[in-house]
Parts: sequence; structure tokens; C-alpha cells
Amino acid sequence: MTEDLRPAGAPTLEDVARAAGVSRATVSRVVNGVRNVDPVIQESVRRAVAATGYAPNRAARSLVTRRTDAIALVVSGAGDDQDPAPGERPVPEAGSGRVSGAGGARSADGARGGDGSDAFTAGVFADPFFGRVVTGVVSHLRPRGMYPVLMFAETSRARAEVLAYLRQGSADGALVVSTHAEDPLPALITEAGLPAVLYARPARPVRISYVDLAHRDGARLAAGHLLARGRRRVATITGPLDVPAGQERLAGFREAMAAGGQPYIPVAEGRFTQESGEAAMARLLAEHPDLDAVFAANDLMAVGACHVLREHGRRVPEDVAVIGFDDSSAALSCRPPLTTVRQPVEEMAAQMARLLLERLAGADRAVTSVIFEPSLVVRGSA
Amino acid sequence: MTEDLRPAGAPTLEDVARAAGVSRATVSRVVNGVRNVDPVIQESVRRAVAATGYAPNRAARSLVTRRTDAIALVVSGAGDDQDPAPGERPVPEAGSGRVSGAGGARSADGARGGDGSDAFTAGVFADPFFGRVVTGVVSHLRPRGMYPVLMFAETSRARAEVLAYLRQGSADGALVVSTHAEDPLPALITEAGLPAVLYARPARPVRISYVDLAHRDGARLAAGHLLARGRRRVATITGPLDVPAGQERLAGFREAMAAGGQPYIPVAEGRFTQESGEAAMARLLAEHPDLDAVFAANDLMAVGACHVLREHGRRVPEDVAVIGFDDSSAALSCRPPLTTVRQPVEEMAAQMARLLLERLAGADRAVTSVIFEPSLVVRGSA
DNA sequence: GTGAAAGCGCTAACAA
DNA sequence: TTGTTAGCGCTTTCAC
Repeated sequence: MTEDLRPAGAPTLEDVARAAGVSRATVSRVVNGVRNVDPVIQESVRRAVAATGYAPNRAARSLVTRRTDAIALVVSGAGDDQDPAPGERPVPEAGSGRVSGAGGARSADGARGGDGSDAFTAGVFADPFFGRVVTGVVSHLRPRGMYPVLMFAETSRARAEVLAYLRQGSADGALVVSTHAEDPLPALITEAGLPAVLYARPARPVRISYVDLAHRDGARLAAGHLLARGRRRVATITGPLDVPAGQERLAGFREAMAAGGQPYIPVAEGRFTQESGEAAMARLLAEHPDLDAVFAANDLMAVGACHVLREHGRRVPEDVAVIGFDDSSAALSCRPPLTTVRQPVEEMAAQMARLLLERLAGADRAVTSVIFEPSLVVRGSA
Repeated sequence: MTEDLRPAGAPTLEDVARAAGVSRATVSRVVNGVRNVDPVIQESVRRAVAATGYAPNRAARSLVTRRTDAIALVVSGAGDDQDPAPGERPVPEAGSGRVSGAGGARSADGARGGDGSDAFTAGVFADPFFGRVVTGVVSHLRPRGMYPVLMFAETSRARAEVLAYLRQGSADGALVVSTHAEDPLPALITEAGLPAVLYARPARPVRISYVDLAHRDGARLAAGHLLARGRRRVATITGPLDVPAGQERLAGFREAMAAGGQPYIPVAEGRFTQESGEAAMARLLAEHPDLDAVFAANDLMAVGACHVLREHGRRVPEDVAVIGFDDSSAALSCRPPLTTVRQPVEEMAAQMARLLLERLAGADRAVTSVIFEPSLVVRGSA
């Protein structure tokens, strides 16, 4: 099917040079778009490239340029090797399945094998948030011919692998999204002097660039809306209180409600999952059956709250108003659609990529942070 | 913070060799775990590696081994450059946001710029399916020290970039998930002689390995369950009928229902999105207000159907039973939780990775397909 | 069991 | 403007 009549594998610069009757250097210049090349020669080189089907070898190029055009996109946790971090059902290795066709799959499975940490990976994508991060990162990287390498760092071994990957020059830098307060990765990366940008300010101070949201402002927006709608018995379902996003959304909400004359707000802590939102809502309802509004620190929990509210015979928004946070796809697929505080995740992720590329381009090692403003999106739930 | 007292950048094999008092070859052998090395020397080399903080340069290694240990994970569509493929709201490039800290973000945005195709990327991750594919792929790759590079190929330009990426040896092979019937990528990859494995059989025959599900069997499972529950006025919401998965789920369902004495089944076509499921359900309800069961060709559409059913005053499952397909996270987050046909996506994706690695390892160029069996997961909706 | 030496394919000085 | 040349850091025969 393919023609393998050439010396050994793919055509090289040398082959193209010979075909075009010029030197390797000239071909290299043309291929890399360097000026100072005679248009006529340029044309003949281009023809030779097309004729030979030449594609520059990335490894050879990387070896000399010291750039890979790959960026590691890492989702990190805080797990230890003994405790592979929280998560859900582990993913079984493949092996069942009927086989047909020439060949046939062997069920043999060598290698180190799943260390149960697939649960982390599965949990990560259960949240629509990460898909948005990927989208944003890709939107900035792709027009520049760069691609993200997906990595997960939830155990100390996985962290070591990410670090090694970067130190080997397998990627030019890292974009990291941390899911836990105690995540040691940002500090490790900084200590190693590797270029990286974080999504969200680290729970404990680290000299590293990041993009983040003005969480307090967002929570204030939610409070203001509830107050304006005349809700007076409002409660809140918070995110995990050991991470800044969880803390600040609560703080901002409390501040604004207090300013609106409501100093006491019932609180139930969640973990940003729908399930935890359901549990929190149930607790809140048990203790405050008369509440007329709930602010959940993210959409997933707000969806869970809606479910529980309905099961308890409350209508949303007539009996209880619900506001979420993020404006993720979950907000739109909910019935009624969620009124929510929008976090422009895609733009933030794109900005994160931009900060990293700027750092890679310039000698500028300054630590930068960019904070985005949230906005209120009013839909049916409040 | 970092020590840059060494010759020029990172330590090389040469540095380690000098420190250990041996040759580069020996260090290489130790690093790569080749036998035939004196245990004593091995130990001293290891010490030197630790002392120097050596990390093998991936580009240099790739140049000689012709392997990168990177796998392209590509989600492809069927779009043209004029028509950037279907999708939702495009993602704006970053640029808003308040800046603080040393440095400061410039809003300048060079490069080719978003060609509007970010909508495709966004749409892809709106479906929980892709997160599961990533999870499965990673579960097989990671224990082997390999990582997926995320790529999207929804326009002819993007396809050309994926092809170039592979031909440059930037990745050892590709795992492709196609979202459209007319997707030309599988054929292009095959013609180029590049190693790849598909998720799902291509709509038009291509000599390429793939993993797939026995869709008909799954649909039969759903039909059998509905029949056994005494439902007699059942309808179905299909997937897009130009792709095998859409066609076969419908065919299997019809066959089984016909065998159960119900040759006529109302049908409404959807596009595997919640929104299309809602629209389809509304149509079905308008034409057949007395239906007592619906089989949706995936969970997202089943969720949409539940919403519409409820809005029309039907109780699920009392008045209308609903069965989904996939057993994705959407099935669990729905109220009531969805009875659904399980597609073991994670295992299938892991198997896809395995097939590719086997192909890369062996000289075996056989085309293989592995078909997985679905199973019924009974929950509250039917 | 270990070392010497020859490249892998490319870019970037430096000459011409 | 173009060509010559020297590596980038590593693996891998091939002698010893």
C-alpha cells in the first residue's frame, strides 16, 4: 500500500536537497520559512518537498532547538501512593470482548498494571469543568501548532512521572489544574525551575503564575440577585472549605447577605459533586424546612439540590430559588435551567496557555496572575 | 532557586559517565535496564545519576529509537474548511480579565486565530462519552509510560495537521474517535500507512482495526426489558441514522420488538444530544400521546426525554418507562436514575490502546476488530 | 562485561 | 543568498 522504495523509511532533508539540487541548509531555510532565500530556489525546493513527500523529523528538530511544541496539561490531586486519592469506581483493564478478524487479541497484560488510580481520572471528567479547560487550552494552542499532552498526577509516583516528563524535555512546560488544597505539585514544579501556569491560586502560597476568578464578586452577584428577588430565608451549599474557591465563594456570599441585612446564613459543605450537593440539600432542608433560596457553590451541586428539593415537594423557583456557579453545561441541561454565576473557564484556560507561551518565548520569568470577573446569568431557577 | 552551574543546561549521559568513571554506553545500558552490566558498576552509575540529577533527553532518544512514547488521541469530524463542522457557541480567545503582579498580560494575539472550530471541541466534551474514552485510554497507556496527545480533526486543515503530526513522528500512532459518518480521516490514515485504531466501525469500509460494541444486542436487551415489563405502546428515539451505531441500535430494537409481537414502532431521529432528545420526545408525544415506553439510543437523549415527559405531566416510570443507552454519568445523575444499556467505554478504549501498542510492537500488520457485549443496567426509569 | 565510534535528522554558526 | 560544518544527546553495533 505504501511505497517503501526509499533508502530507509521516510525521506530526509538530505533527500529533498538532492532532489532540488541544493544544500540541506537551504531546504531547512525554506521549510522553516526563513527569509533570504531566492524565490526561484524556494519554488524548486517546495516542489522537491512535495515530490519526495518530505516531513521534517520532530525529534531531530527538537534535539537542536530544545523545543517540542508540546505542552503538558496536568490534572493533579493530593494523593499519596498508599492512598491513591479520592475517586469513584476504578476502571477495569480491557480484556473481555469478542474477537474477530485476522490477528486476534491476546488477553495477556504485562506492565505495571492499573494501580487503582483510574478512579481519579474517571472522577475528573465527570465534572464538565475539565472539558471546558481542555477546550480553552486547545483554542490557544492549536493555532500555534501546539498540542496538549494529557497527564494526571494524583499520587506521588504520578507526580514524579510528570516531573520527569518535563525534565526530559518531553514537553516545553505545564498547565496545571489542581483539585486539592494539599497538592504538592505546584511547589515541586517551581522548585525544579520548570515553566508552568496554574488554574486557580494555590491553597498555600507558591511563586507561580496563575489565572483565577474573582470568586467573592461572583458570590456577591448571587446574593444580590436573591435579595432583589425578595428571598429572605436563604441557605448555601459550599464547596470544599480547604480550597480558596470554596472559601471565597462562601465569604463573598456571607458578606453580601450580611450587607443586605441577613447576617445568619445556614451552611452545608459539599465537595463540588452532584451527589454531595444532594446530601447537603437534604441536611439543609431537614434543619430549615422553610428556606426559600439556596446558593450552591457550583452547578453540579445546584443540580443535586434541585433534585432533592423536588423530591421534597418544593417547586423551583416558586418555593425555593436555586442559584449555581460556573455556568457549565449542567446549568443548561437542568430543569428549570439554572440561574448561575458564570465563570469563563474557556477564556481563563486560554489565558493560562497564553501566559505559559509568553514565559517560554521571553526571558521574562516574572510571576503573573490574571483574575477574571464573573457575571450573573439569569435563567429559570431563580 | 535552581542551580545553573553546569556546562550548559541539563546534565547529559556524558556528565554521568564522567562522574561514574565509565563510558556513555555503560550508563545508557544501566539507564535502560539492559542486563549484562556488573552489579557493582550498576550501583555506581545509579549513584552518579542521582548525584547529577540526570534525566535522559527524550528528543535525542527518539531520534535513534524512532519512538516517541506519545500516542495521538484524535476526535475527528467530517467538516470542511468552508464549513467548520457542526457545534455550539465558539470559544472567545482570552483577553478580558484584570491583571496583577509583576509582568502583566498583553492582549495582543498574533497567530492564525480561532477559526471558529472551537465549537467542535466544546461540543465534544459536552458528551460524557469522551471523558470515558480518555479515562480508558489513559488506564492502558499510563502504566507503560505513555501519554495521549489530544487532537481534534474536524476540518480538512485540521486533518492535514494530524496527518503531518503523525508523519513527523511526533506520535507513534493514533487512536481515533470519529463523530461523523463522512469522516475522511480513517481512510487518509490508512492510505498514509500510519498505525491507528478506531473506536467504532467506520461508516464506510476502511482496512483499519477497531473496537466496537454489539449495538444490536444492546437494543435487544432494552426491548426485552420493556416487553417483560408489559409495555405495549413503545416508541424509540434513535441516534443519527447515517452512523452504524445509530442504525444498529434501531435495527436491533425493531427486530426484538417485532419478535415480541410489535412490528410497528414510532421513531424519531435524534443526534445524541440532550436537546435533540427533547425535541424528538416532544414529536413522539404529539403523535402518540398514549405511549407507555421510550427507548432512547443514548443516555443524553433519554435525559432530555425524561424532562419533556415530566413537563407534559407524565410520570417516569409509572406512566412512561424510559431506557437509555451507554450507562454514562448522565444516567446516574438523572431523576429517576436511568435504566440503561451499558457500553463499557473505558474497557473498550483501553482495548483500543492495547491493539495499537501491539501493532507498534510487532511486525504484525493484521487488521483486527474486537466487539464488546453490552449489558442491561436496571435502575428506576424502567 | 565494557568502551570506542558511528550515526539518527536537523539547525545554526560561520564562510564564501 | 547559499553551502560547509559542527554538533544537539542518545543508542547501538562492533571490537576488545
